[in-house]
Amino acid sequence: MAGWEDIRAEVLSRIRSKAWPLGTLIPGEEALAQEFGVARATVNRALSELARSGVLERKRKAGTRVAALPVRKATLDIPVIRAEVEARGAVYGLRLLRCEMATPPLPVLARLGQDLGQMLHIETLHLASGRGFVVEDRWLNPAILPNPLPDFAAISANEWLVAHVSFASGDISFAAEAASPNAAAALGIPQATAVFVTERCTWAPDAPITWVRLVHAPGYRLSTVL
Amino acid sequence: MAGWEDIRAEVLSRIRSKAWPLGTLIPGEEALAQEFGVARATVNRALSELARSGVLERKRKAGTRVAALPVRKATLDIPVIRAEVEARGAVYGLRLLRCEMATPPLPVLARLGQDLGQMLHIETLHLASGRGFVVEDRWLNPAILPNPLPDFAAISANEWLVAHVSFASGDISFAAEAASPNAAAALGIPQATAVFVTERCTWAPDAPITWVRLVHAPGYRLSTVL
DNA sequence: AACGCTATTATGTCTGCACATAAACCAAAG
DNA sequence: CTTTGGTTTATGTGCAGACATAATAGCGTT
Repeated sequence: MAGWEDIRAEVLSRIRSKAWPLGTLIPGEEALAQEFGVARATVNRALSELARSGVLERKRKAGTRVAALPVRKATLDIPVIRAEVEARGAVYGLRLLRCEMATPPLPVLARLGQDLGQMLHIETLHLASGRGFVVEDRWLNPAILPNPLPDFAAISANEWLVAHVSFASGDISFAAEAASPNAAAALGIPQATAVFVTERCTWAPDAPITWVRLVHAPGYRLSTVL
Repeated sequence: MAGWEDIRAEVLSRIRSKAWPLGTLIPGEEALAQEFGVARATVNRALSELARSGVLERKRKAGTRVAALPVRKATLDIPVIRAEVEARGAVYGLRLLRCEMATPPLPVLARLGQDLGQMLHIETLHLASGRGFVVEDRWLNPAILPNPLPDFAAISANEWLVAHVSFASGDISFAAEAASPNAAAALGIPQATAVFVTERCTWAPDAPITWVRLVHAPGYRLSTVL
């Protein structure tokens, strides 16, 4: 009867009811297993999930305690842009604005952490039912690209990468900015409109793969459940 | 020697090397367990993790297949504002701008999904080393509040809530907007500056708890690793 | 051909046991 | 008094076996 989800629920309710106040050290897995009449592994599963979601903090030997300052953890889905457009019931389209070898600007080099010389610079406008949806400004490490180059006018760099290149690590960040003249023109919006910007940087185990900056059309929202 | 992380790594590398192309049905847990010389539970752990991170799609009986359109999943930490300020090495401060019962505007009612009549309206300016960091505009369900009210000039509503109120579900969304006159004045920035806005809505099992809107000072970035 | 039942099968989870590992604690040595 | 090193202990992970569950596929009936 008692699955790990039941255990998780019970533990959560004890925390919320203040039976185990914030910062408390809670009983060990062995004790809880006995109390609930399940195996230790089951308790472990439940507590691990709660730790993953930020409600508990666990350390070997130290035991498990209720997080003093609960840090909510939200999971964001980062879909391929085409999927995002189609999920809104719009027709996807793309227009390749630029595709050439060039020397990356300093901020890009700084984020990549090393100078690879010339890189492939691609600018793509993604369309949702004919209207500008997002401008993708991307710098690619040429070493990872095949020869001949994929046809980035037919498949976006975004999508080609997720399908053909693995990455080991990366980071992503979001910010609000005033639209640059360049991006504003591409999206057909007034200059300096407030736009939502996503920046992403990914590395293969050894070398950088790509740096990309997505300027979303006004009204874009990134949302998720808690 | 072969832990579940090794299995995960091996499976990942097979996917990336195209030994198992996108959309492929991969061998069952039993088969993989035998191949790697580990227990099925170990394979299960590895595959479950990969499914959680969006690389695999699993269905009972149907088997496990490589996700056709990999959806990266990133986890965001949503800390209490004070922790966020202090993590930047700044001194936290807050100023209570407003705290009164009032009728919520229509957009708020729409998000809450029901009309509770008057709600507690709190506006707080959070400071980082004396400078405006974020403006919090919050509507609270009065039913969940104790009597007398907590001193929201000493502890922010944000922090009081995470410590005293449990919530069952919620959602959060991020957007870029032009700063409203109100928010711009509080933060001391020019009107219509592009600002990063967080909107959050949380519910107890039965009733809404709060709706909140955070207007961050320019330059704010939300970031995480992939 | 359409429908519904059943058998099959892959994943999901639990148990009970074991060993690994990290970290706190304590005691002895410098 | 400080440092070093072993001991203890809670969590992390592994294994083998079992049952639960869901969804497909095939069968038979209408």
